[in-house]
Amino acid sequence: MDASDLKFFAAVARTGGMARAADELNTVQSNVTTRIRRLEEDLGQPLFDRHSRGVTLTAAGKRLLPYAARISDTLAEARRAVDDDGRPQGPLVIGSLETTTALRLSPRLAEFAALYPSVDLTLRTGTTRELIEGVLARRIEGAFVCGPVDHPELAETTVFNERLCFMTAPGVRDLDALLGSADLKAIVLRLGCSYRQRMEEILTRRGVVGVRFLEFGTLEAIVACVGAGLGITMLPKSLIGGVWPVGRVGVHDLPAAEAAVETVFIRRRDAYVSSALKAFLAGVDPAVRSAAE
Amino acid sequence: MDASDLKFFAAVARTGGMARAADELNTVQSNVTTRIRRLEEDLGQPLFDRHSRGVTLTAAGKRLLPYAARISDTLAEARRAVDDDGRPQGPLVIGSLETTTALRLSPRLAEFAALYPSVDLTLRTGTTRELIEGVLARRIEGAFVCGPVDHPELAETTVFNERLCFMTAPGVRDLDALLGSADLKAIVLRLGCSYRQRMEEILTRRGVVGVRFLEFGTLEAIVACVGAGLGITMLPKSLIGGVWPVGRVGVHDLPAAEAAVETVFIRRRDAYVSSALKAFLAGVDPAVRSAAE
DNA sequence: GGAAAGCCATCGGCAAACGAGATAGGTGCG
DNA sequence: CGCACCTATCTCGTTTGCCGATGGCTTTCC
Repeated sequence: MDASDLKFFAAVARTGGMARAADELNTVQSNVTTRIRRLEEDLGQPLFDRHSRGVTLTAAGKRLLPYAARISDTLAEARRAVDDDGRPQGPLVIGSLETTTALRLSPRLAEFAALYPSVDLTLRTGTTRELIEGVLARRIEGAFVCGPVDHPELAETTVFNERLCFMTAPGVRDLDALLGSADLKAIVLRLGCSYRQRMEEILTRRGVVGVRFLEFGTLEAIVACVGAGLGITMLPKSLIGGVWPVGRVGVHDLPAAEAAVETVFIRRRDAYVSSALKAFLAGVDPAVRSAAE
Repeated sequence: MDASDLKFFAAVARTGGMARAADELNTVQSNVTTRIRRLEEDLGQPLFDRHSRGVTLTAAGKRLLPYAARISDTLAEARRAVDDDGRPQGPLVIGSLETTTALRLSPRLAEFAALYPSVDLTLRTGTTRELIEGVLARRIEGAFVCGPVDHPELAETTVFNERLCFMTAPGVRDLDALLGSADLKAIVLRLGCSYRQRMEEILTRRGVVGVRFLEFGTLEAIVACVGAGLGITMLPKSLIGGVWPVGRVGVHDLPAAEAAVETVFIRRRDAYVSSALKAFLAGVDPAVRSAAE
């Protein structure tokens, strides 16, 4: 049993046929058949049931499949580890929440790019759920998400603590009156966003129900419309005064218990931490270095 | 880069020489040289420094080495997973503390062996520290140890809660007087045992210092000598009445906080849980099944 | 200083494995 | 029944891998 055998095996399992797998592997069908047969002989039992429309996994094949993926992942990771000579370089794919990007990351991105020109940084934004999935599937090396996550395959470190607040049009004094108005609109970044769920909970707790949610794709659009009085939103308070000037929107604090959100950095427990990632985390905040250990 | 290349690589790294590795791999030296050179070409950088006494790993080689072990482990595990058709069979190596064996396991061993005759069960006893190391090194599939362990690579489940007590010669009424005696001897199973540390703490807290520790290798020897008045020991209370008859030694309870010890079952988070292991855990205590999930 | 031992790199011969193409056999569909 | 689609098997070059022998290098021990 060798890694290349498992690559053949995985391709057959995925495509459901020897011929299709051969196509995908850029070889011919007879070749695939032979390798699979050899693998089956080696393991002492059939991995596929053959039938007229292709093949399907046997019970033994199903047990083997996850290992095929693991071996292939580990080999790729080994190659990256060897290539990584301690000087940050190569591709680095990081995930982040939109708000974290605006608040914590974007101010430092230029700096990082200038400092490590040989790193090809990709920053993916998405919801906490999407990012977790991406890290688990090894599509992204790590991500800043809304914590706590508490997943056995993920290592997580708290890196930022934010305080959420309601934002309204400037000059609004009586938040409760606004919340009580019949046609209150809440503007959120994405409907699946974790802040949106939090917002709904908080509103419900104050007896505000049936709020209409609008979904704007960018923070800029949200703050512009909130400032213009279209509706309210809930975002980290430190966006005001940092990224956005004071006075653009009205700020209404929440009780500490409701306001607190922690941003954690997650990565696969079993994955290699590249030098590029280490450097990135160190650059974001010197106190965050522990996330790379 | 293939799994067999990495096997060659690991052998060379371990033996420190191509010729020695060839010997170990049952092949010739020229072969090893070629494979290593090919691997280096594939990875684009040298993995070994050559010198007159053999070879040593370069920095890149050091980075690769852990992956070689991981690949080989994963392949072996895959084979086991494929062979494991759900009916418990094959080798099963379990670790356990001596006391846990006596108290919880030994009564069920015969039953398990009769129920699953095709499982080759090996039970290794040792200290918590030794067993943890064994699990991490994959020498044993899982182990019952003194918890909590709290290691990122290990999954742990509390399976038993024991209460420790002092044991003395039968008929001893005044434990404090005994503890105050000048030539008090404490008998422990092994000096590295976790109960021994606990015992020392408890004695210190009561102002008893400078106790001589004797190390007897078996529980039987300990209980015999304690019963004869040679010294005291500290063991799970439920040994009395279960494994040993009441009256063989004197029992002196401890306060609940000091007495409580939990026995946890640990296994590698990333390792395959064989059907044999599942069956074993289910047989030990139906409530323990969660440890296998 | 010179012989010997230990080590790695390289080369040529040979066998096994591999990849490609062709063919046969089986099944479902119109 | 013919066609489309699938897998199994066979043959034939080519490639790869393994082996044994040889040579160059360094260290060690007369």
